[in-house]
Amino acid sequence: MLVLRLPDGAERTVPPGTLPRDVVASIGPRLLKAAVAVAVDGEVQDLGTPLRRGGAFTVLTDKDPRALAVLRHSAAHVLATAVRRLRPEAHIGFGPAIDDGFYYDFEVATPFTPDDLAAFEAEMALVAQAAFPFDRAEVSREAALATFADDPLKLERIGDLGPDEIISTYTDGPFVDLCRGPHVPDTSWIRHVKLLSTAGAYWRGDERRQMLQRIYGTAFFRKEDLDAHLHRLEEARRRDHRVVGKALDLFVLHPTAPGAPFWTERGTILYNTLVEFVRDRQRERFKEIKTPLLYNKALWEQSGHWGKYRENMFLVHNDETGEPDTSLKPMNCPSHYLLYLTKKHSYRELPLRYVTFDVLHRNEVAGALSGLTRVRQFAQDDCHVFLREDQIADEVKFLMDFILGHYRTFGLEARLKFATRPETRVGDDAMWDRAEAALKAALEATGMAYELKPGDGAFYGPKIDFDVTDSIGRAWQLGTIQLDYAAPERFDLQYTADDNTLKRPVVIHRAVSGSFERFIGILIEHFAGAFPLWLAPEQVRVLPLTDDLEPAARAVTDALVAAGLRAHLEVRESLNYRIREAETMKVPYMAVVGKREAEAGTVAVRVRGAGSKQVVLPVAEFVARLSRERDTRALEPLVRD
RNA sequence: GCUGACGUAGCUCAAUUGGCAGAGCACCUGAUUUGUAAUCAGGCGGUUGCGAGUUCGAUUCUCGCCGUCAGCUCCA
Repeated sequence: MLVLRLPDGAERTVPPGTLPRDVVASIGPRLLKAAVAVAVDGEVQDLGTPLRRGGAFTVLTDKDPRALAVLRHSAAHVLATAVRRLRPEAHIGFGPAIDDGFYYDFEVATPFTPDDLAAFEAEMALVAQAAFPFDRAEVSREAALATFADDPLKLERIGDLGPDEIISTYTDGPFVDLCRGPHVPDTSWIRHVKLLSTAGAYWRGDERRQMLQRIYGTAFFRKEDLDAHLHRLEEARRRDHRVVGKALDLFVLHPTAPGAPFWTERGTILYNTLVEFVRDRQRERFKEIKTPLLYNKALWEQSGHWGKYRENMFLVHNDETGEPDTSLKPMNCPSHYLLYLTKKHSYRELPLRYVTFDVLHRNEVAGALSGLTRVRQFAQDDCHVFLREDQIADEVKFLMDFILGHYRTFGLEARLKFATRPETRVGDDAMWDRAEAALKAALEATGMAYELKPGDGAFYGPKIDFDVTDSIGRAWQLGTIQLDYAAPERFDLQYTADDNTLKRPVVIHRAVSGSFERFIGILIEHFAGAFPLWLAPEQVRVLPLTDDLEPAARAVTDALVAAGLRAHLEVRESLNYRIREAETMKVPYMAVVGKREAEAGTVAVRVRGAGSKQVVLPVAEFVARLSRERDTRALEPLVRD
């Protein structure tokens, strides 16, 4: 007999093979109606799968996030049901639930069109209306092979299943799928669905295999949730840095230099402001250096890039031999090692932190390029620390504080991931034990939660990655702290220890913003283009009411500029026109100078996004407040009514 | 790289079945002197991404190239 413990502490004893549906019904008919699936000791199964074991028994209703995944998986089946009705010749691949919805892969002779999607969506509504139950069946391998005799992809999957695995199928109306489940009780649950896009996807993600047609969609229990999700997608499009970057005249991509942004004068101010911010923070305990962009292949052979990373490097061919013998640098590390090697180092210098803002080039495949987030030319706020092994814990703590402080400045929340030793790696276990312990100690000293990623470390050492979540909840990997035991060996890096022997340092690779290009892309979306004052390319637009007030307005502009603020005078067109333009360009402040202000030595300040509420301030007060707002890198305006 | 969609004025978009390529904004000129999100009028602006082909005729149909966008196992 199986013992099921209900959340209220009650227990039910049932024979093995009992259907969860019957247990739920015995608790209450209303609950049965609301039940999507159940969880036994945390394992989700559907209402129609016989119970095999007892344990904590939870009924999942539409409020449980695990139920949403079940719904979406079922929605994928409903999609396949619809596709099979309209395109019977389509072979079915996989159709899982994913983070924001689901997809299903089909093998078809001709790709789907947007019109097809609309037709599939309409057909899905009919399938939902029919309320086909999802019938689970556990079948023999032979039966499964017979059922899917016409679906080669499914046959391949069956072939991969181990001899002891249960093979199950789910049937909804006319459609049978090889599937582990679980599913919602019937197709009538799938009412709030949207098919979003279609694209090619390699069978099992393998570019050597055939390309299938994937349909992405999303599904929710309630219409409001679907609408809210679609609204979020809309919002993300509105904030898209490629759209905003063009509207605010920050950067341009030209077809003749794919993956290499042109920065306009406004974008360059933004870019340089960020670089200066990092440079300021690194003035004290770091050493900024500049190294060449172009290197003989001997360096890349020594670093291992020539063998492992060559496809991603921009190679320069020798005129005489026609062979590549030089490359633009894709990373800074080797050049930092070269500089380190140009003289002897004492243990007293360590930790020695080289930082660089040099330009890097990586030949990303054409299909991977995207706006500022995936480029071929970029600069990192890159740092390589040379240190003694016993300094690792303190150093990692120091670097973590540095990185987290950077994100805090922008109001970005970071999530930490700790990646430990992978299968293939250099160094012995004792070394990895020490390195992982040091990273872990530093992590725990922060008191922040972190996610453990076992086996995800680099081959040369464990690492901490910093994922930043932007204002609409998307995660981006930016910063990293990576221990490296391999490079010092490969480059024979040494320092003289206090006992006058030569010892090998450890290297730490550190990045904070990732690349400035991508970081700016993220900031554009994070702030939706409305940058805080210190970052805004144009900080104040001064608007005289009429032409005769231009001298007075010019004096205000001069006062702002004298305080180092980026202020511009704008005299053309009507006041309304100029205000609209400044709002559209997301200029943080507008300073209107009318007759009253000119006589009183004040300005009428309009704050970006605050509408017509204005604050009248003496010019000196306005300058002082803005200077403070800039110097403190405030995220919110200091001028308010 | 692969699959699909797309590429028209600086920007956002139109253009019946293949028949003289348009609009708004921006820009320029003039008038207007304005109190918080577009004053009015006129003007400039295009070898329709590039190159071939089919056709009397191509933005439209075909092919190649370049670029952009979406996606390319969060495992039946």
